[in-house]
Amino acid sequence: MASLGELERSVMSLLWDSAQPLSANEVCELLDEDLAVTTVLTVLARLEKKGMVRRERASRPHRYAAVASREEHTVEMLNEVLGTVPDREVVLARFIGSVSDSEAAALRRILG
Amino acid sequence: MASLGELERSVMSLLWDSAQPLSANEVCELLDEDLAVTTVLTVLARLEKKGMVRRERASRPHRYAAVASREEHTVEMLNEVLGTVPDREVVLARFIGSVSDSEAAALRRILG
DNA sequence: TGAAGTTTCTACACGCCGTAGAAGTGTGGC
DNA sequence: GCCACACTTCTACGGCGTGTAGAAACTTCA
Repeated sequence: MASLGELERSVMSLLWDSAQPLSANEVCELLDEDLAVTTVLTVLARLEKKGMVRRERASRPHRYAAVASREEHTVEMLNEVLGTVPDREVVLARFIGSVSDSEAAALRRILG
Repeated sequence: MASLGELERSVMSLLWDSAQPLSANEVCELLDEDLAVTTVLTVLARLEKKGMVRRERASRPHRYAAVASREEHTVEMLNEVLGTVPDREVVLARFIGSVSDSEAAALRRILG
């Protein structure tokens, strides 16, 4: 459900990296891709509709912020992928088997 | 890159569950959705083009099989998701924190 | 060789995404 | 209060992916 296009992803990335909510203009400049501001506004509106972005309508210009952190969102994506299979554990087992040694060590540490 | 539509996913699911390669007709019947066989053939051709399905052209009717197992494919998807983020570990940490106790136990067991 | 089964080719509709102009609306300065 | 300017909304278009399938071509077996 929360699959993003290329530009949408770029915009989310900026919002995730920003400590503050951003205006459409700021996003536009940060993108550094010579896009019309209306393009950015359209994308932001679509992201809002998808529930990924919250818009502060009080201030003018409106300011936009990510609803969930990058990590939260990514974990959601992982769970979405895992939701497509009948048995999560068997996939996780194989995934664990595919990660690097250092990552495996990190996972052991996290799991306590 | 390997994102699938609804019908494509259903077809893959059948191929994954089948011990044998299947013909378009067999897939069609197993789908139980009253689709034209040409529809199924189109989908199978697209899946082949995406590299998800191997077609045995020798036999007639052609037979189709999944290239990767469901688990392999899903792990690929997981890695794709993790590839969208600057730091995999931080996401994995959060993911681990979100799984059930029994799943965490299973992960510990797998990690040895 | 013809009928039945199979595959290929072509096509259409629909929804998503990148893209942005035109038109509408709010705001600060005069 | 009014105007220019900044900002937002509305509308739209083209391309691509996907579900869908008919028409035509091809294969095989009787």
